[in-house]
Amino acid sequence: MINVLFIGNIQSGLNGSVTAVREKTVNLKRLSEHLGLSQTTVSRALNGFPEVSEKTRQKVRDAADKFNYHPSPSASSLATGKAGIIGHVVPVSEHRMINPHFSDFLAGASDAYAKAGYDLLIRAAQEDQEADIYRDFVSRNRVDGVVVHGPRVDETRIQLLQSIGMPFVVHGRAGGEEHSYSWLDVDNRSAIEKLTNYLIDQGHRRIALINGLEIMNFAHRRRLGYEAALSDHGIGIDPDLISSQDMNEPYGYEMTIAKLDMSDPPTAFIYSSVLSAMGGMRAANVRGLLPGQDISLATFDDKLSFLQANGSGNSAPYMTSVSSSIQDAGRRVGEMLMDQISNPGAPPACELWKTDLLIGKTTGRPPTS
Amino acid sequence: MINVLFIGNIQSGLNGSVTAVREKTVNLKRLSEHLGLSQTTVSRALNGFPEVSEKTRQKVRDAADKFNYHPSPSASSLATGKAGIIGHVVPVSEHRMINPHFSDFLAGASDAYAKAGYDLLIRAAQEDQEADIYRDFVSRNRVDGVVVHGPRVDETRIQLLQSIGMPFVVHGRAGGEEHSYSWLDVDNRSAIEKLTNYLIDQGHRRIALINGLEIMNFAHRRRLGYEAALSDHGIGIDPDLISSQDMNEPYGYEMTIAKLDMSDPPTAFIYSSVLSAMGGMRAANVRGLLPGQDISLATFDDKLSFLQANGSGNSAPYMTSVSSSIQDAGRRVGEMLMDQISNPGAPPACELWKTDLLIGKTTGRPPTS
DNA sequence: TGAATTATCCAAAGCGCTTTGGATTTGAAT
DNA sequence: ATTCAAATCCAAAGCGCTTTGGATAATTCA
Repeated sequence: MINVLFIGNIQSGLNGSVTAVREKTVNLKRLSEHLGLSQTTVSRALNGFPEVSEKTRQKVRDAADKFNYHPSPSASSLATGKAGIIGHVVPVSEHRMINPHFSDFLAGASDAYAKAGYDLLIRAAQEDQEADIYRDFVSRNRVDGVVVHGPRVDETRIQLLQSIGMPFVVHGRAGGEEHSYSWLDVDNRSAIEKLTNYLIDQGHRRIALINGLEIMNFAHRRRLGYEAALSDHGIGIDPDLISSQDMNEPYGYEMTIAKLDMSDPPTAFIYSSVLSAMGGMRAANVRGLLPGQDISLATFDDKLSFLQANGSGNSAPYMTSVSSSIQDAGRRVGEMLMDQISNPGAPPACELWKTDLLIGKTTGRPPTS
Repeated sequence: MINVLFIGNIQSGLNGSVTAVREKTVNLKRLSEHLGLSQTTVSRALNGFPEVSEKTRQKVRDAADKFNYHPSPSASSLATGKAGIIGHVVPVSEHRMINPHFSDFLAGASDAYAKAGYDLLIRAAQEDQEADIYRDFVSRNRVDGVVVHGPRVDETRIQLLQSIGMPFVVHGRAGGEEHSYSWLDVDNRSAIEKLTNYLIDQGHRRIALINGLEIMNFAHRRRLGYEAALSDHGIGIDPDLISSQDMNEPYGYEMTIAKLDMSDPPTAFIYSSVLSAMGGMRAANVRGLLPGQDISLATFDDKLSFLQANGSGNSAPYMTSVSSSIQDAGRRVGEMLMDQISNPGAPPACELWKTDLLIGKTTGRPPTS
């Protein structure tokens, strides 16, 4: 593999070691000169245009391979207006977005991007800068599209992106005009409703909901599902049984402990994430309560990969849960975005994913007091 | 905020909705025309060159703000050869690199990049493509530097990057020529040695090590620390007490169960990650063993953010551990890379971080049989 | 006051690619 | 043998920025 045609002097660094090799990397011009063809023809040969004969194309390809030629992204981006990059803007606020959910999503999405020849770009930003960043992205086309993470109940990014004409797919969705943009969401409402109904069927009447931040659309919908199930069974809603915060282990622990300390404690808990559910398990353990027997714990499960065994993917389904793989969601969102970019005229695509209810060992009938 | 000077026709999409607004975004040329200055002067004013008077500079800045002008990354990248991007190449192999450790690292690194005006780029790749990707990165300068993740015992990327002259910082380190490149590592060996010594001091003689994959350099070093502590106390090394695999919850669970089933089971367990340690806790729980009493569990703790409480950062130090924040490591690695890029002549920087030993509630003296 | 600086600003040449609008050659059709 | 269309290929014009090498105007110095 040769990737230089001419090698300049080797320069010595301060400490005497070789620090830089001035390489004249092979570019279109040099390659075409070497082939005795015009840049036009070489470019077209490489990009599969029909104007060039198969024989020439093959010769060009061989030479490109031999010299390990790859077109410069900045140059082709400048010429075509396409960046070959998908942007993810993540807030660096206290509400950490870069967490295990996010990384699993990325794992899926980056896979889809790689297949289509795109790179993934992450820009950390203060929350109030987000709009400017999107404007920046589009006006200088640093990226060809973006993924909107964690839509709020009161969401503004979607309108902005629509107005500046930046292709995007929302992971989740906002309220309102749901068919004016592309999104992929799990049916959060019915998922939690299903789970709540199951617990009610088991005989529970005091069910706690350890929810995510309810300014987030998904958490809001889960709350609605929870309330719907309770109402359907004529069970009143006790605000003291509900809490809403960033989902992590200590939060799950603290909330569970706090609710267990109530004078009329819940017999069952629903967690919005396995992260907080793990805290719940710890709390039960500390209190000497056996899940499934003394207390019922259920969770929304994003099938986070670090909880799955390697290879076979046989997870550890020991908790009762409604589940949907966030990694699969990431992959699909990535594909949808690729589609949208390569096919700008197409109408928005929307997917609502159902969840699987899985009965594990951590729920059961409430203890007969 | 205005970011167009001329607005073209509004075009209707297939479904009748507005799909694209043809915007003539304001570029250097237009901005300089508007100001009655040359592109040279405007560019220099914006980039802080001394050749332009303060008065002019201010006028230019005001206009740039007014029209929300940002230079095109591809154009300036083409002109300067700088991309303003840091690359992270992650393998998409069975050994998942995109996991909670990685995302915490990213959270720190992206912060450092953002402060310096850099973006973060992730490229998913087959393991055998990595070399080509680096070559591609450097020859087309898609990125200005890269972070090498998860160095192996038998590491090849470092040499490659050195030979092609791409700035990089290794998170971890390889064996051999340690002072020829920049790295940041925690002292894995002494960390696990410390932890093992503590358990031995508590009276344990059969200590299991649930390690990461030992083709990874960090896991190899941890193994060495474990063996050193045992040897120092005249304790033989039982290969059956050691296992080495990707770190996740089910793995920690399975290994713990398996070792507890031995005829001469260990009285203490050391986990290479809280991920597998959580599996260990579950296993103890399932077996009815109370950590700290019936069994001792200790872990290497990367201080993963989803295990930390929000705000105050008061984690849940219930497990005995040696710890070092991987997020801080990411931030520091990011800073080191920024330094290296802005100061190419500087000698390599190396940092070896010590870990904190934290005595939690999950260890104690071995049960007197 | 005239000469030598110094401070400001500019025209134009790239950076490496894509793409428009021809030019030339080839092959088939008459 | 001509004619015409198809197949091949190319020169040159951008894309939007930085930067070199001057030019011009404003200051300073003797």
